[in-house]
Amino acid sequence: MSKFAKDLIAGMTEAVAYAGGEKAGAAVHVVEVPDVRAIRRQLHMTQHEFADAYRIPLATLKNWEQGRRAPDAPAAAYLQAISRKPLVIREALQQG
Amino acid sequence: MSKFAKDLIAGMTEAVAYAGGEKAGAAVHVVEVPDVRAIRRQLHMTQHEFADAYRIPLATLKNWEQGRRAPDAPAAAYLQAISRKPLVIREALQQG
DNA sequence: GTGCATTATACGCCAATGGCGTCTAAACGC
DNA sequence: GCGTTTAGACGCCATTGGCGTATAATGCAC
Repeated sequence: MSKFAKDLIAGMTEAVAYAGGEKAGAAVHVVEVPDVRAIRRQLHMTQHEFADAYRIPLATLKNWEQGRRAPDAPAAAYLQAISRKPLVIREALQQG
Repeated sequence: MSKFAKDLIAGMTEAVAYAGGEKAGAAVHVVEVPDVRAIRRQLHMTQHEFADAYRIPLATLKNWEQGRRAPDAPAAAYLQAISRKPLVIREALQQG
């Protein structure tokens, strides 16, 4: 079975338990996969510009946008931070 | 040969060329691997707290701090952003 | 001191990812 | 038309992340 399938089952199991009132240990953590392309286009940047600005390898960014690969948890968090505070993060990366 | 070994050799080769005065093309690009533990301790957080706050899997954080794995480029950028703007990024992740 | 929980190190295993390459195809200006 | 830029698609493979277990420290109560 694929990991994705296992995650789905785990998530559903938790959701069912939650709906059933078994709150104990039923932390439903849906890992939001951000829409990388939407974030990038909001900033009016090409893939190349975006990749350079936030130090994401261009090939990796392409894979994410094409759906061939999914950003892992910290990358997803990073992207969410970028979408919310693009300027602050660019500044943080640019200095030293 | 491991990638790490190759990187070491490449970096040393560049450093030697630089020290020898061959500046042309000898852009010494040491991919700054941030000191994850130092960043975390500056914020007075345990591995668990830090991992939860910034959505880094605990096992991954442990591997980084132990030197068994190195954060990839976007993860390194993310960590640098965290070290410079910890509060802003936590807020960006907490909403939605 | 003893016991216990928390925190952290260390390492094995394996699917999934990132990095790199090539090829194709739109979109744009010339 | 033609060339450049941008982006989609896919193969290959070393490296990573995720998960588990075992082992030390550390801290704190009793």
